[in-house]
Amino acid sequence: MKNEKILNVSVDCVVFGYDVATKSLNVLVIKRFLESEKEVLVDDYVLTGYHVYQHETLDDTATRVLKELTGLTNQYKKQFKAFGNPDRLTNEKDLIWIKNEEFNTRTFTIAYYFLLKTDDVDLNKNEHQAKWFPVNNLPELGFDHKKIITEAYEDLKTKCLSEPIIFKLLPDKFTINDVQDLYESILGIKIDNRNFRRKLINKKYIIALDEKQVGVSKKPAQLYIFSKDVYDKMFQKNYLINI
Amino acid sequence: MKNEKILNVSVDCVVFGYDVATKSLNVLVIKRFLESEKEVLVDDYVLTGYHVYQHETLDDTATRVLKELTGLTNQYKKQFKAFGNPDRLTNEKDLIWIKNEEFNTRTFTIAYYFLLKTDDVDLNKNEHQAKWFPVNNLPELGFDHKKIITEAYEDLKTKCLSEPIIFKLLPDKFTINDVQDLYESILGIKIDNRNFRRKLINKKYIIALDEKQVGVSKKPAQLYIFSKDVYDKMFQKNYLINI
DNA sequence: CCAAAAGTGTTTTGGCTACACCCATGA
DNA sequence: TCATGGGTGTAGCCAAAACACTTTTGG
Repeated sequence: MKNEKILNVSVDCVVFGYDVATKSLNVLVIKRFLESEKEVLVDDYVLTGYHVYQHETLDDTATRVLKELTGLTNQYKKQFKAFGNPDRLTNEKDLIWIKNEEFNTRTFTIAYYFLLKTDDVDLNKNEHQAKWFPVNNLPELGFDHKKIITEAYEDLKTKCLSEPIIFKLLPDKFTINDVQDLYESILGIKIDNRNFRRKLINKKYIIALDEKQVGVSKKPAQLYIFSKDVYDKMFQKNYLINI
Repeated sequence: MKNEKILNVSVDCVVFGYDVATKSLNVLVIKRFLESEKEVLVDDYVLTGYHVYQHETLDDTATRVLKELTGLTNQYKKQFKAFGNPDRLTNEKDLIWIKNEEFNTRTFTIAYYFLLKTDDVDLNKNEHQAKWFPVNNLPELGFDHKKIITEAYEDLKTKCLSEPIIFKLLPDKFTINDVQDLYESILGIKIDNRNFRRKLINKKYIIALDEKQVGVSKKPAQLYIFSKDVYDKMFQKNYLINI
């Protein structure tokens, strides 16, 4: 009774991970596979999600789903939109799939996205056949999950311009070029290295360490950390009207 | 069957209206009143909202709710957040109220806000005892509706800085000072009139009419319109990283 | 010594800020 | 003619943009 599922309300999670080595912003999805005796009925990918339990907050559902998928807790998360149109689970494969699951075709989903490091997730421990795909090269996705990912990505693009959430995708110690590469990946733009570098180094909350990269085959770069404390202290809303 | 309600999912609408005369950003709420033979049990205000119908999109639910309340259609609307924590309808008055209504205490609500002109709404035609309150001086509100309004307002404050949604709150023909007053109301700040005026007048999509205010008791001001066409044509995303 | 990526300065430009007085109008 | 709100100009400052070469390192 305590863990009774609410059958028509779920939380779906768009898990963004950044791979510093390949400079790729990825999304974590799981396999959806079903076959009959004669043929493969469903073979694609979906976001992870789960029904909300009767006595659980929406945030807690999202946290639970992420933990179940990756083992991770305390990652950055944001509820960004609810999806609940009557036709959202009604293409052919979705209907076949739903027959085998206990949920309503009219299911509402509250969508969250998470930001973390691709490397923090050990896919081998996972039962879901989870897999990373570059956000710009997604596989065939079930339900309306392509749309959900697209909207999450749009929100991320906007939000990373005005809040320092980008550092959630990077290791604690990073180089200035790591940050630039990540912005370029997310936004799909080229940034001038000299201007970007100057801009970042001048921020008091981007702190140079007494440390350089190790194990790189070329000139090792200066490492920096982001200080949330300093950021929070000096943060003040600016009301620049930019219409 | 067609119009079967989904009992645990609703849409709530935060209706923002701006009153040019009083320079007040208002929220439209309806009376919630219940009495027993001996006493008043519930006497406060709530947002308008309604269950989602089985065959209806979320956007359509919001549109329907607004129309039912104000008679208006085609107003700017935005889905901004879902609320569904288990305790959101569980204070004493809410429980009394719910007994008389057919909905679940674990109800999820997808919250929208609308932007329109206070003057466009004729409250006399309304059966709900609807009333405008300044967003900074709200009455006692039932359920978690205070929180919903606060979050809608925060979203509006952010969004009006980067998109020309402010004009949805103004009459088609407005003065520069109207726009300034509105920004000052929404953001709670003072703006330099000369700088603001110059900035607006230089925008190609703020078009001066061959027309001035009439019926004002002082020097009549120049009227302008906002051209969405021009705005859309010249709009280009700028990727200014401002962290 | 070579390949590769790290790191560095200057100039121009445009937008934001600060600031105080005159003007046009209707009553 | 007066009270009220409408409307106007300039100078300083700062942040962004444009732009190409030198340095450091490991192999």
